Amino acid sequence: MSLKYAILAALVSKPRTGYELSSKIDSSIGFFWTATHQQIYKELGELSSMKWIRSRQVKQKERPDKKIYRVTSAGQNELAKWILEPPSQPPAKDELLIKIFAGYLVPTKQLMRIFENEIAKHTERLQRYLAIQNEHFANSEKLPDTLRFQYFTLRRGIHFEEGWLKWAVETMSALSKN
Amino acid sequence: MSLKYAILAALVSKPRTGYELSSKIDSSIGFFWTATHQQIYKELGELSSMKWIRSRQVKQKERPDKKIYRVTSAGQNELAKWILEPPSQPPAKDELLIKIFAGYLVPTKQLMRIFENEIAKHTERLQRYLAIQNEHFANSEKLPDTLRFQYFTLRRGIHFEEGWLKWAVETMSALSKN
DNA sequence: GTATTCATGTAAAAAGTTACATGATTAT
DNA sequence: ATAATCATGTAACTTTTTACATGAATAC
Repeated sequence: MSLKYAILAALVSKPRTGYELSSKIDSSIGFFWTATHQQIYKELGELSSMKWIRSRQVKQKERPDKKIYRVTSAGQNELAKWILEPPSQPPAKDELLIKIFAGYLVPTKQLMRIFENEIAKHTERLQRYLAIQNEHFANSEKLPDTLRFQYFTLRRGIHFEEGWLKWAVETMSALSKN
Repeated sequence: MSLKYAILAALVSKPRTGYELSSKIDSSIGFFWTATHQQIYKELGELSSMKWIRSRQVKQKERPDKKIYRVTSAGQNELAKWILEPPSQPPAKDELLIKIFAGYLVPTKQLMRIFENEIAKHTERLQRYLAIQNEHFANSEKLPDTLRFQYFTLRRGIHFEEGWLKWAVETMSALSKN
């Protein structure tokens, strides 16, 4: 249900194609909602028939035609209404924690190996977020509104990764003490 | 797919009924995987027919009969094997971040109100985790193995909530400056 | 020449949520 | 009296994932 609103939120600041929404799932909206391209095209179809978004076909000579979607005023109203409804808490889904919870069933060394792998991934992600911060939000005072609010979500990502890594270091050190 | 393993991980340390798994979803496994009781009963049925778990019917006079499930050695092997496979990263699903991302569409005061509500929830959750830490993990040195690994996951929860709250305070202060 | 990027979809299967269903006991 | 707890399920629906499908252009 929220995917609709995630798409609206992404489109309201900048009209895009389904392809752009799917591929930039790693940067903007992808940080708080993930979806495959199949799901996105489907939702775009539904949002269109609800008249919450509208598309403009763009012919290209060297590339397949594309449809650029933008939010209608009805769609923007619906989004604003939804924003003020109390958010439902995100469902906890964390494979790694299941693995750690029952981690006494496997040799500690091997468990530490998968842990090290995760640390590498999270470190990389944190670096990526910090790079975005430096590039686009160097002077975080007086940004245009859309960027100001995007920055808050980026900060969430940075806090999350820093907290994750702190926990990982703590846990690794406990694991290494046999 | 992971629900199967979450259930195995919960049952391996202590045999339980479906009802207990569903209701204690708030404490042990519920921290890293949530599911409704319908889903849990369904998975218990599948795990049984796969012979990864086995149940013992217990007749009660004052209560409905119950089935206590425990993990078979085949199930334990499968769980151990799965633990050592590289974990897939958790899908990002965070309604609140969508709302903040497009938060410039609504009056800041009203956005801050839902934010305050979330802060209250997270504060409460952190208190709960800290209480568990004090009650059950006061001397975190030399714990039995099952508890030692459970403690790591609790620590994750504590780190998460602390990081979340730090971010929330930062964001609220930015929002209040106009 | 092989892989990746651009560009959009359909179809089937799996996972998860919501609604419906029952029924006794205990706490307020 | 009413709500909550114990105890287990079926059925329908929605959401998400995986597989299948096409086709040109560009980068390595």
